[in-house]
Amino acid sequence: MDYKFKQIEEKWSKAWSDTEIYKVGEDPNKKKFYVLDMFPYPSGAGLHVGHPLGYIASDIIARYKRLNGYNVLHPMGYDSFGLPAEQYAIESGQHPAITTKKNISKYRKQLDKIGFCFDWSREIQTSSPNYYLWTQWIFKQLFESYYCNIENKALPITQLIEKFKSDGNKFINSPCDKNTPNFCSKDWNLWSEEKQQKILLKYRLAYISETVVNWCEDLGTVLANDEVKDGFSERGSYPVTQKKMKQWSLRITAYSERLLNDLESLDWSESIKEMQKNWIGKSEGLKLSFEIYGFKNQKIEVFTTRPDTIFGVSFIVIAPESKYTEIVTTTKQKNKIQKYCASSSKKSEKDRQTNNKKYTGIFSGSYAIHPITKKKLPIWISDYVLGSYGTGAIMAVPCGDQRDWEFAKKFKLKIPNVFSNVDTNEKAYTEKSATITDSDFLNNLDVPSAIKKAISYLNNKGLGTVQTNYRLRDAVFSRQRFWGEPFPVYYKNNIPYMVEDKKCVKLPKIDKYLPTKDGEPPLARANKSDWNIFKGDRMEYNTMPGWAGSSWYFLRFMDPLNKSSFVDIKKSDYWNQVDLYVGGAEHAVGHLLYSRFWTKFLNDRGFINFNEPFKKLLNQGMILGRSNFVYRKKGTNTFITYEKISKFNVSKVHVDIELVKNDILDLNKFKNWRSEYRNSKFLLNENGKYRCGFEIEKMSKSKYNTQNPDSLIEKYGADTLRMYEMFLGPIEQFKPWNTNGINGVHNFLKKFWKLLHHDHKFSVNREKLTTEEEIIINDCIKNVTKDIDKLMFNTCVSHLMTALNNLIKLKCNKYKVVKDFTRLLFPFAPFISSEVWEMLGEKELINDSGWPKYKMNLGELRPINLPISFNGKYRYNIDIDQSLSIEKIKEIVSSNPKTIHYLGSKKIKKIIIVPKKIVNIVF
RNA sequence: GCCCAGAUGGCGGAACUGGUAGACGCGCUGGAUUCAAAAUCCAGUUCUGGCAACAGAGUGUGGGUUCGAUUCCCACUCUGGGUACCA
Repeated sequence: MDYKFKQIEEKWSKAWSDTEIYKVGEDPNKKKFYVLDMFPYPSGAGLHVGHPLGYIASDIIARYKRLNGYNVLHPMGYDSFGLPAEQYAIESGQHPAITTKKNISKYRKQLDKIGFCFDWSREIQTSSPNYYLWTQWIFKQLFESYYCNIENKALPITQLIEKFKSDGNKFINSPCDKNTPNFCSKDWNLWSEEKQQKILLKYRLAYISETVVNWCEDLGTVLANDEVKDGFSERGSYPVTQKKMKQWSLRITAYSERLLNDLESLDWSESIKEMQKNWIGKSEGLKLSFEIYGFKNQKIEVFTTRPDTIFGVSFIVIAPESKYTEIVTTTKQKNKIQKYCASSSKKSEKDRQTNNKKYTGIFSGSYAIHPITKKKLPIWISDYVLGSYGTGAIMAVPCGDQRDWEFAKKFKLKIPNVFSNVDTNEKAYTEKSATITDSDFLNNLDVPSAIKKAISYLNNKGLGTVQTNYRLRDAVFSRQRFWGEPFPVYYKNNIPYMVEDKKCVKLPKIDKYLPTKDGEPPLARANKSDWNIFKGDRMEYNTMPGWAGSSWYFLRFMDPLNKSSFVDIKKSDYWNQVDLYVGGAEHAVGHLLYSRFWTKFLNDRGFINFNEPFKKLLNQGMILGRSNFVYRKKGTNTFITYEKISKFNVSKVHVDIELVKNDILDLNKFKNWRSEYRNSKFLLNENGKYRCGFEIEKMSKSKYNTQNPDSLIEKYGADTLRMYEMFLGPIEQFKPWNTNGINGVHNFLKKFWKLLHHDHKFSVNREKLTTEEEIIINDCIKNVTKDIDKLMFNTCVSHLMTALNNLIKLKCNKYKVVKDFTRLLFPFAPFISSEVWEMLGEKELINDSGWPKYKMNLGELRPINLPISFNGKYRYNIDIDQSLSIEKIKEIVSSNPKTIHYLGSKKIKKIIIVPKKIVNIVF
């Protein structure tokens, strides 16, 4: 009988769904285990082969833990708000909800085929009002909270109001907007409701601030960084500028220190923790004030971590967008400066930091005064300084900072050297091991002592204050889009208020999914009657960002149908933290940091009883795809073939790999792909073809390089796909997709099936095991168990293969062996294992049949093979008894004729024996 | 630019805490079976030289530590991810 995977897989899929075998509930008698995948965004392209990689890994763990007696929560859902659906809606006019629904059902079908043990009764969709009602609710809690630095937690805003009433804000130690005034209780109590609200907004964890966005005038909309290529929009190639806009922000910076410290308690890879640490970017330093020459009361504040180099300052640089720019601009320089600021507003932050070989800048016309030497320092404006970090101004120390050095060289500014015995003529000295010189009271000190001394000196003189700075910025929480969570917010006299009670503000109907003519977000198109809730003068037009729904979904899975609360605290107490969270390393910072922030916040306010969401993290490496590119001549609709791009100024645009064969573009398909390409022109190569460029990069719908698993399942079955994806390599490693080896895994399953069949009938042998057979299965149990615990799924598959090969050699189909082997195989290939289990005649479900146990010492007394090396080079090996003493081994080895041969005329200096490992003869 | 990874045969990868580099699988070569093919089975397969025994080289590059380095240290190269509005 052949291995008919299709029949088997259909049979068990049906059985599992009919019996709801994966449905779980709280069970106080069992240990719980919560294993979660990062839920997918349901794109139109469907599931690609990269998605299941993580899902298969988590599925193996879920099944393994259940076999070990745990009550396992393993849910799945969809992160279903997002740009692609909206983009499709703009093009087709179809409501994103319809597209999303279609895509989800496609995903579901694909997921079901792979045989995952998800509890689908817990499915959630972030775009469903039943879900985003609670996303809105959490936002409201953030709005209704402030952060107290004394209690070091978020508290209800009502407590702050009480304090304002009695003492004003004199004793308040809370993060707030920079422009918050000082006031007393009298002020507060006299203020109008409006004025009070304005002040409160400066303290709330959700507040309104002015931030910079990518503005595309021609499209009349804000673009994601992803949609901007070299200063032009990816769609249509229109110019993009930076524009300030009022937006909701979340005060994540209040949590900087806790987000940093609590990393220690997490079982995450050091590299991910390192990335988060660097993202938070804590630095301790000094805030210094520089007076502006000729202005009595105007000062420029800078932040520096190197006050030891204070005597090396030769100029000041401010960011073009900084608040100082206006002050220091002199009439003479005004025109030039405005031009410069306009040109740098076209650059993205990344460009400003990347193109640092081409420093640009302009002299402001003003000077600052050195706080100690009282020397005049020219003030320059340059976009290598960012307005968003620190104070938006720096003291430039060209001898100690490479960027300042490059800038000084380019604009012929002085480079005073404050380091002894170091040459700073060729480059800056950025290490910290020199001695300070030419620096008055800091002379002859090493860097750390000089830093200390400089701090205390400047602090005592009132010239600077010690400050801890974080690179982390507050999170912008508004998007000028349609397909996202609407805010539960309305405006009265331009002051935002929350919609009360637990009602959901639903997305209103609108005629088009585009911004309005005045550049307002799409929701501004809705009439009053289009909103299910309308209050005040108008509703909020922005929607929430993609990460809103994903920042708390792991909590909703615990209690997905709850109508009175986002999650019942008894349930969140039971399921608690996610024990294992599996997902792509590309989320290393964004999603994981935001989730940690929301968890801490909800914990502060007493809604849950833990303050970190994910105990252990497994970052699966991405499956990489091969992307194709076309090259558009900048600002035109002409595409240049790959061979000729060096002659033009082009921007690189992803093209769907479906439209390309062997890197040659199908021009007709391309023209029909998107409306904007309909009238494209092409510059072809000598053969009259358009050749695309290619790159290996992450597999993603936005890169149009996805490959889907359906045809593989059709051809080989889900068990094979599951095992193959695991067999590809270590789960954390990045790997390009290719299907070359898949029949090896398929063969393995066929061989297993064949071993259990004789003359087309299932048969197993009931005899007792020989020692050899016992060792084979024992080793297999031992190796698979160890590696599954280490999440090394690829070697698990190898161990199963090795064991099977050995069993086939012995023609061993004995019941005891088959029973254990089947259970070992089950997490990896659940379909075939369930079928074999049934054929073995077992009564209980394989899912709960327990995990086989291995014997520790079996085979320990076998003779072992000991390699003998000479000066570290392996030459030959001997079989010896494991119980032999070191002395005895020495004797055997030195008298071996091969040893004498390899030594020749030389004498042994030393023999190193590592028991059970190696012998090294040094001569 | 900055932060984080990775690099081992023709290919995917293995090698526990520094101890026989190449497990397992693909591919390839030869053979068995077959009218033939598919499927299956057996043997071989890092490279160079050699009929072979064997010898030499070899884990991105260049150095270092060590009796011994894919593994530890230093300096580079290339590839990938993130870089705050893709998710």
